Amino acid sequence: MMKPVVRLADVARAAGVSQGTASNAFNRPDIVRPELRAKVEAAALSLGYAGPDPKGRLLRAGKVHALGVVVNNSLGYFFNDPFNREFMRGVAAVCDAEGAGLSLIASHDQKSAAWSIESAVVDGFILQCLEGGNRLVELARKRRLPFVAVDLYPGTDAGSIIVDERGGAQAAAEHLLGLGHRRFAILTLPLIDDGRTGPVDRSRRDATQYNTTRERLAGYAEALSAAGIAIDSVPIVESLNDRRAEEGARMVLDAAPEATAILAMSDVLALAVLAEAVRRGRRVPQHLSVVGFDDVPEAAASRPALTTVHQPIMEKGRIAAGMILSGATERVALRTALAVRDSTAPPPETLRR
Amino acid sequence: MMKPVVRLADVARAAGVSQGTASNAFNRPDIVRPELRAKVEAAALSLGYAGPDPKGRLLRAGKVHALGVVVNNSLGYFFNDPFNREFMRGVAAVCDAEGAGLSLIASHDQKSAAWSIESAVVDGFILQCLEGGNRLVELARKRRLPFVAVDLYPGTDAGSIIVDERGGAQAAAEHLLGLGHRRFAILTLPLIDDGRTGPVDRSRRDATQYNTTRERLAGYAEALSAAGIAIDSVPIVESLNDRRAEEGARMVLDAAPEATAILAMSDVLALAVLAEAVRRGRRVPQHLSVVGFDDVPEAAASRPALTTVHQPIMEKGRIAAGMILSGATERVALRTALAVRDSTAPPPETLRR
DNA sequence: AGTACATCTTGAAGCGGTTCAATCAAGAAT
DNA sequence: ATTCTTGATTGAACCGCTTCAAGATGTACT
Repeated sequence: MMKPVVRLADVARAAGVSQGTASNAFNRPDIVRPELRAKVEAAALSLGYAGPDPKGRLLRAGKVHALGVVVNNSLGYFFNDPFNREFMRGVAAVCDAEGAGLSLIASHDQKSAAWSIESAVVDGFILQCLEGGNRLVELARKRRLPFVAVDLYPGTDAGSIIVDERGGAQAAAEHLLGLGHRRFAILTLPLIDDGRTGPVDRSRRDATQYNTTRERLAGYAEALSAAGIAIDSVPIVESLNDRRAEEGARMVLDAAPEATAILAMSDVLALAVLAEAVRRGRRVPQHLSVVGFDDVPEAAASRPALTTVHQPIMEKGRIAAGMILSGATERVALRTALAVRDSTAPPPETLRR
Repeated sequence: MMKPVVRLADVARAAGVSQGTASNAFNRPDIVRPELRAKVEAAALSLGYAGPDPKGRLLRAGKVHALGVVVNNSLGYFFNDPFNREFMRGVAAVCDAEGAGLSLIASHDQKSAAWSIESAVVDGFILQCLEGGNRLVELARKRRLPFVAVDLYPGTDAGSIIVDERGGAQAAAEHLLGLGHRRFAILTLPLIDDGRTGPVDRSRRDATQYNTTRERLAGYAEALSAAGIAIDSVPIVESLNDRRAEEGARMVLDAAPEATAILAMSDVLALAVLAEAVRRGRRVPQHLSVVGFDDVPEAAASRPALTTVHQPIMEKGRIAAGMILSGATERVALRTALAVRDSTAPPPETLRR
């Protein structure tokens, strides 16, 4: 027994109407005489017709009414990161509102990424988390669909959403300087996509291939050097931004035991430092100040509440999705702002200067 | 200047070959003479052809090679729930491995859900988090695509994955009874989809429309009544399972101040109870025992580590995705197992019996 | 009765590809 | 020199649906 897939044409025939009318019966029921419509519906029912197949509609309509989010981590990691979650909330909000679909396109290995991007049935892409020279941008561009890059400026033919990373980082460092800190350590996001972690030397620092990391580092460096502290004298430790942030926290506290302030390049890292500090019996902010970056929801909820650089994460998602669905490709720049909470305070008297 | 969309036919014409050959040049490069292939590629390049459009391919191929996950919360909430994240990791792992796409279908309001399900371009659906009589199952069924329901048995024409909820709940209660507890309170997931929270009376308890909730409650009740404790004598408090779990935790501790053990119907709820207990200065497990349900990653990481009912969340995702992609529609039942950790202990001497 | 106007319905042309049977050219075998 | 193979290319038929110009049917008005 074969599976006899029922098509619109079959229904039309069974109902004794033309295919055009049958189509209308489903899509614009109001313009077809009730009597005929009933016949069509009856035929559909008795044949077990599943309704117009989107595949056919799609081809005809041109528009898919769906967007793809390309994530370069595996999806598991992607959703463990609160930043991504928040971002996706923004994207999802727009999709919901517009009734648009949402496809996730994982790209952990380059080959599958290519295939996925080439064959995704979407109206456009949002590219998240990209290294500087990533081929994903090339692939997306080749597809000739609108795409927007987040935290990266891929050129004038695409949309992009960036925030003032440098200014935010600067503000974070200035805040700590203003409190009187002079002994810093930096816990940085990956500089290079080779999985290495730990202390960073100058050559590696200069080789950063991630836009976000580079800018934030530059912001820290500017503020510190304006206060007479050379970035080369500051211990910098590189860490992954998932569960393994714990390890990064341990390493940075080991590498700079005398630091009174930690500049963490993400809230995930900062929260890990907070946890590690507790483990070591160093009180925050009395013994140690910590400032994060991003202002994910968890930052305000932690104890102590995390001082961090706020950026409009969900807003970014909303804007990105909006751009794709509207077909626009502008370049949007957003501000960051320091959110001072309870994880920062002046350094202990004895350690000042 | 119109946008002259380049089609395969245009490329073929420009290259002076048939459309069939042009198609092969892209999809089966090996069977076309290198010389011709080069011509096609050159033509494509100069015309700015984006490569075969998946929309066309789709129609021809029949298979979409993508699956849809229908979530009934808004996506924002969906991904805030660690259970869903874990589940999606399983789904994503399979999609990655098979090179299949993954579409998210939000269904927060019934009308948009209908439209989304009817017009999603996928090979099948995974239905998550469904109330008993939900129309989503009907919609999915109507679409005549394979679908699998998670934590629900929708009938023999569809796949389903269920776990031994009742047995797990029973084990949780028995564990506490075995430790000597006699004064319980239950913090339950929603019983009815009306947003109400707080103390639950008997009639509401019997009206549960959620399969999972019903089963777990039944498991608790069985174990307790076997020990001579009537379920009607146990305070039951209903709570939402997102951020508002905090409120539920407060309510249950208020409603049953003398309870020595809390049966929480999810880890999210249990973790909220842990946090609230800290706030009230009640030590866990010395003063209060708490057992959760699900065993999300956070459960093992909390302090104290949460005693909970383990269920193979990621595995469920993997199986669900596998079933869709392979077109199977079996019924899979999985086991639960109690994971005893540090949030449970015998009740304080003074309060025993 | 004749004309004008609505209201439906029909038939056919795509939408952008893939595939398959048939054709063709060229070298191998007889 | 003729027949067989083999391998590459072509042409046309779909895939399932929407849309649109043109035709048909019926109603209202003069």
